[in-house]
Amino acid sequence: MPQSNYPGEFEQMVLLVLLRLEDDAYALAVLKELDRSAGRRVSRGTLYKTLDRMEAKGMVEWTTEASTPERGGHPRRLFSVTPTGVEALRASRETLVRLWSGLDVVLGDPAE
Amino acid sequence: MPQSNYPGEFEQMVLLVLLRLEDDAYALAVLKELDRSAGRRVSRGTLYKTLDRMEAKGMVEWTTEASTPERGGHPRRLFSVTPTGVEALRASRETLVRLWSGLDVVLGDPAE
DNA sequence: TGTGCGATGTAGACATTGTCTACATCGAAG
DNA sequence: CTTCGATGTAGACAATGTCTACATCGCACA
Repeated sequence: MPQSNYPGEFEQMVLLVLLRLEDDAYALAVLKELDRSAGRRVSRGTLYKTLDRMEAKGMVEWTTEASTPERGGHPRRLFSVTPTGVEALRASRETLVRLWSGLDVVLGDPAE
Repeated sequence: MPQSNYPGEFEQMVLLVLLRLEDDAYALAVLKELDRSAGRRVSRGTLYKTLDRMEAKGMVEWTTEASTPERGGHPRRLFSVTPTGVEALRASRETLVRLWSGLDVVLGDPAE
């Protein structure tokens, strides 16, 4: 069994953006929000690959849009974070917060 | 030049642990602290590889211990984070803090 | 006085994650 | 028809994460 399942740094950003977008989490919106709030600009291929891999790990899931995909092309996918994904984010944040504690002198105050 | 240099999730932990250990950052101590404060248990080889790669990127540097390496074996290396490394940590923390904001409802309070 | 032990460090291999470019699909506007 | 925009997929390759095996050097002590 493959244990040590820590989401990579980019995977974390994607998970967080998915949570932020709630019902609006389709690929292009994720791409935009990733750029806007994390300054991360990547290609669509990069995002899809990451999303697919996280699905395989049970961190995200999706439904193809049911309502009229009026605007042609492939039916778009609506992503969401699974409980497993949320748990991974929680654990990761907890660890980081603990590691940061006491280092404000050198790292500065994030609320600046 | 390849720019977009984001430290990976494990690299970040290592950098943070190095900062926490200050003058005591030699490999075995890092390994112990990584386990103790981040629950991360890895082999020595893993740590060295990571450290070497980060050195190549200018995030860490080291000096071989000058004072009597009384306890035999190879002279041990004393690691430290460079300003570049500190800056990377700062940027990373800033992004995460921003992405987490507003998500306490789903992620819970880290100060629990 | 040689043998094992502990604290170090190095090398090579391989799995996972990060990232891009090229290509394919399908309505609507020309 | 042809083009365009919004989508998604596939394949390749670079960067990161991780291990095991091996090498070095004092010291304890049989």
